[in-house]
Amino acid sequence: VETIPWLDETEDRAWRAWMTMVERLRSQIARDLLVECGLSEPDYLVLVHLSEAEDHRVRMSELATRLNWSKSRLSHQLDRMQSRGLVRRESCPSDARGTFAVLEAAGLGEIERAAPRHVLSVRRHLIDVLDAEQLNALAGISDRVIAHLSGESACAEARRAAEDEALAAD
Amino acid sequence: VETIPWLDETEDRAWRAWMTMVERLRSQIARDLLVECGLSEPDYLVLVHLSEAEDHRVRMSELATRLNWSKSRLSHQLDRMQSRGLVRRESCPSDARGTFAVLEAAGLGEIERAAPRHVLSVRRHLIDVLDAEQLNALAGISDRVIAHLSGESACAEARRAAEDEALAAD
DNA sequence: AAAGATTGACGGTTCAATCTTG
DNA sequence: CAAGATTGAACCGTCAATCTTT
Repeated sequence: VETIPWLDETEDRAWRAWMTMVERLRSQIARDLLVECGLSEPDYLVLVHLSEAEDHRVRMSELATRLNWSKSRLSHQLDRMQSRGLVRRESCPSDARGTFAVLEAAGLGEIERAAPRHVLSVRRHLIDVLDAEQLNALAGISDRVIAHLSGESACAEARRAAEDEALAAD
Repeated sequence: VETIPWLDETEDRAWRAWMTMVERLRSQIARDLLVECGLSEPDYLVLVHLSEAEDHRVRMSELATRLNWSKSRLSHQLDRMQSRGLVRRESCPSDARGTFAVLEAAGLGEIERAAPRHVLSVRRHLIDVLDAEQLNALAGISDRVIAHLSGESACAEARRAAEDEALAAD
């Protein structure tokens, strides 16, 4: 009845600890940002990208790609930010289908005020908590997982088939 | 103008990689669970806790604590799961304020079907991607960050004050 | 007053459907 | 038909307010 590879004690411990860390760390940093700066994580990310862009403007499609977001998600997010005066939309002259997301002066002010506070939050809760070796290990682990996720879509079907067999045999 | 401790290259790299890893890994595992089993992450967590509990029932308050969720979040989640027949509520005889979350037969079936598939997903995207040393490092890093987050609420005010000074001096 | 729990409103995210332009 | 983008519905999570019982 053990055709399924359950997690052993070490694996389970690592998985649970990771889950807990992610949940607690993300919510803490998000709360800091919201309380201190009145910005959500998505708000912050959009503002960072626009503030670093040429002319403070990026095509919606391009911005969605850079953020690794769906077009729909970005469109909704921009609706909210536009209604608060942080960004605006402008049509693209060279392609009538296209739209630019453009940073407003208010948005620039917000991100300049928020950035140092956000860095402090990240430092306080994560960076300064780890030693140099752990920081390095974290980068290595993250890179490997990301690379695997990026590469595996190619052979996903074969893997699914193999797993279904394993499940059926149980 | 450098009173703010910006991230150096190594720190920035670790931070960005971690962010990307978390976003991609969580969404992938959540998508697997939803597509293969029709359960969201929160659904899964609630079902796991109830299926492991004595009599398949846990007090709302206790369950919220174990999941590290707000009472409100749990209440909303139970509304949704109850409407799908996965769980039910029962009042507590010994304390008229109390409510039990109780696993329904349908919920037990769902979690038994989902668990092995979910383990495979976690294994495929994370556990099997890392070597033993990395797995160990991940657990260590997570434990340290969690411990720091748990302990820091005590002295949060003092730290905030120091940071505000640093920001003001900039 | 404090503990247990719920509610409603709002912002955030996904999915499928849609619309327009290339 | 593809690509760029938006929309609406449904679900998720947080916050503040509320209600009841201890």
